[in-house]
Amino acid sequence: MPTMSEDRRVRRTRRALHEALIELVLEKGYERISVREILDRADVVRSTFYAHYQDKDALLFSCFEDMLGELRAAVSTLSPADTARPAELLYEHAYQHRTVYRALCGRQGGNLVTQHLQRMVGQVLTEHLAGPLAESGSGLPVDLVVAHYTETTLGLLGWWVNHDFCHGPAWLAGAWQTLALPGLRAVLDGQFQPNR
Amino acid sequence: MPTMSEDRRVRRTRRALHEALIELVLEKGYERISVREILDRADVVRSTFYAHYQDKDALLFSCFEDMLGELRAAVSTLSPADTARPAELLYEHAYQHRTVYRALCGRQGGNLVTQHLQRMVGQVLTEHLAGPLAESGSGLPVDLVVAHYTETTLGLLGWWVNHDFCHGPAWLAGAWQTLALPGLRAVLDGQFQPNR
DNA sequence: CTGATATCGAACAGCTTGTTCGAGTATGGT
DNA sequence: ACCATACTCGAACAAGCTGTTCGATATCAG
Repeated sequence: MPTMSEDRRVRRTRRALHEALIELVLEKGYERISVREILDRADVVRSTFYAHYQDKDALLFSCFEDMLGELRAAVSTLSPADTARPAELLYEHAYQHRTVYRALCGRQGGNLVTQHLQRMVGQVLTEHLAGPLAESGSGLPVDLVVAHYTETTLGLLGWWVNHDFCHGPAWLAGAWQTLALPGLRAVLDGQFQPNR
Repeated sequence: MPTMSEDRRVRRTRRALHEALIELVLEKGYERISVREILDRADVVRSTFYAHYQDKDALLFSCFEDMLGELRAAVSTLSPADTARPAELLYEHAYQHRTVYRALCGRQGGNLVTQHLQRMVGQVLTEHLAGPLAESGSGLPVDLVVAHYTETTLGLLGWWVNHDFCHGPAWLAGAWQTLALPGLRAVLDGQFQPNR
């Protein structure tokens, strides 16, 4: 009765589906994939698929939920003081899981992943930035700054992914510090003056 | 034989389809709309639709092609010197066409529009930035900087749209100058030093 | 070995997308 | 005012996809 160990078959099925999905995303883009194609490639039958996932989307999410947990844990242990560290962590994480990120965050990845990542990163960052931002007395709303931070960070990530991870994570972090950090510094120092 | 004036009927059809599409995007998001719904709402028949447009996507593009031309013309007359002006122009343009931008660039807008806008803005900006950037001697690739510029600018636009255009275009341009401009200044002054 | 459980395979209804074609009708040019 | 043109309509079509159901079959954990 206790500690039910997981059936080998379901693991096999999950693996096959995940791999098939990632392959197909790289080949033709997420939006243009049909469930039938995934099933054919993974050698899994319709009914089995719908016993596990509600959707094509559900499969996509489950596809990087594991990794996401990893990243989430790493970021949540950071001190709110270091503004640049979350971005660095993200880039290192992406570099370690290149294959998946290539499919999910690349040109072919579709809206869903971007939005998902953005929500998640945004959530974590809100805590980091809310305090310092309130003190700074800048007129900018917190969520605007957070949105800007995440979009900037994920934007550079997207470029990197689409250029096949040339240059290593440290280089990208350097670019981030040049392009993105100054703006954040400016707003955290309260240098914003509304024109109206 | 010369100067064939356009049939009223096709204009009526186009208008109806455009309006129906925008309404539906605002209600349920572009991805979840079916052609049938658009046709029902616009009181247009299947065969007529496919006589005009190849796709749901084609309709979407045609939906803001007119406005896009306007913007493109305005931006292309700018002097490459002023880094901040293109963003300002974009925000003013968006403010004038709030309804359409709300549908196209908002949460509900779908990938296509974002990518389209990004390509277009990116194309224009490449010319503006290529020269100054080459002189600056920064190690950063032009297309990375351009991508960053467009994503930043469109990102703020997205936030604005999703917050129902609170604050007027000048305010948003101010936020842009605080958040986005410093990074661009930094890279144009050659302050990037690759860590590896 | 045995009972529990996951997969298979096939069939199903309901919805899509694009295409075709002829018959009716509004339109613009003269 | 008229007529040829060009557009819309309506209906029907094939082909594809999604999500569900169910009994038979196989594989698994203990």
